[in-house]
Amino acid sequence: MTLRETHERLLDIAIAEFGAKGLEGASTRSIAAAAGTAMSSITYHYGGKEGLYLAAAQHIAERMAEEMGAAAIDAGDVASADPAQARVLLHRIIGAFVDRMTSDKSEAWTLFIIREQNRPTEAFDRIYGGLMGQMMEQLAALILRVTGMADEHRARAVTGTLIGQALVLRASRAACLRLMRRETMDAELAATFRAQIAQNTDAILDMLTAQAKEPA
Amino acid sequence: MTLRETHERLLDIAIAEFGAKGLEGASTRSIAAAAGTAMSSITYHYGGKEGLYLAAAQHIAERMAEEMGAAAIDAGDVASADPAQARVLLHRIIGAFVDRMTSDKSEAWTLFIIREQNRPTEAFDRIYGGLMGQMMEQLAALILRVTGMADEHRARAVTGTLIGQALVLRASRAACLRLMRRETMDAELAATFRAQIAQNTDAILDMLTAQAKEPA
DNA sequence: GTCTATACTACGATAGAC
DNA sequence: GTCTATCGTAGTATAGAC
Repeated sequence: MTLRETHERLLDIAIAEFGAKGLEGASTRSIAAAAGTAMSSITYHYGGKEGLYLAAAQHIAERMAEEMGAAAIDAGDVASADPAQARVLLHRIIGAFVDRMTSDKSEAWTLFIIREQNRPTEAFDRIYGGLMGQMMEQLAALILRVTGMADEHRARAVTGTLIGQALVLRASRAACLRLMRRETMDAELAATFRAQIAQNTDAILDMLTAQAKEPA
Repeated sequence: MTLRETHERLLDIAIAEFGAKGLEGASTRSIAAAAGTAMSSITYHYGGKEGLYLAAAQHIAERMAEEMGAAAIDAGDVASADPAQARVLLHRIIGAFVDRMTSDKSEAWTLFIIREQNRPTEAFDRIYGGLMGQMMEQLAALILRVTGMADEHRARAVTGTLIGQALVLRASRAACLRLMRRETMDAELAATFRAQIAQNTDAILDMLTAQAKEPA
């Protein structure tokens, strides 16, 4: 195993452990053991538990940029898109996010991030400062483009609610599964939710578009 | 302090601690200290750490029933409601849930529950088996009533997405606040989200109603 | 750079005083 | 029923061998 692979493994395990038990709850001993290295190497490379925690946050931000970068859009494209094009771009971002929330791989990341959302530390800055913040800003800009509405503050509120439709699939997964009378989030169920969220999104965008034209 | 008050305090603190650090991460010592009692009393009354954890889940279910019981609706009312009445009832449930998600008090509960959603234990059964499951079932039934649609499975999927719009305000609060360029979830911001979610909900219900009529 | 050995603190559980 | 005392285990950090 190369040095780089060891560090990747260490960070992946750290994300899972910190996500499940929090900064205080997780143990560097078990993280190191699971990664097949000595605990003291964490002290050496990351300066201790907190350093590893921040490195884990950084790792999430970087991997998020790699994996969802394809759905991210040039700022220039957003600014120059007509309403129909903007709607396509918006659906692409939302769709990619739904895929992430229904994927099994998202569990560790999401727990880590949700914990930081409720009690943000420096780690949240590293995550939000990456792709997450950019994508939310882009969504808000796209909503303005699609609907022709002028109220930017409201477009941002809508952005939050759109994201929530997908987030619930991860943050409240067990309740969603019971509601759907399923045991697991299989591909079929994920497709059901993805289609429904796309439909809901269009309904909301149409409503906002109609409202924006009304006073004119 | 009465015995009952001590136990209430102990459970409230336990919920916060378990929510923040998980079952393994939390410490009975600090929970007992914060509640002003000896650690061994947890062993005596709850049989140990796990017993306290389950009692905390039970406590959440009971308090949830007390606080949101006013928004819960008689099953008979749901079954006999016409579309307009059903829409009013649906907005009442969603509105109460938004209020809960924007409230500061919801933080401890929500963290506890979200953790259980990702790795459900017996504790999740106690919570979902209470008001949470009932309310989700009622929402699904109301959606069928409002829209006249026949596909129950789809109505359940819509239920999940509707809940997500509000859940995001708690599960992803820090990101929502940054997106809205605010520091705290004050009453004004909460009202903004509540109004927007109500509007989105109507847009989705209208879209589903139109679709249900289309093939006829 | 990575490991072992060790110092020190905190954990959960239990036994026994009151 | 509530407390103190104590046991065994596991935590982080550090020093030093290699």
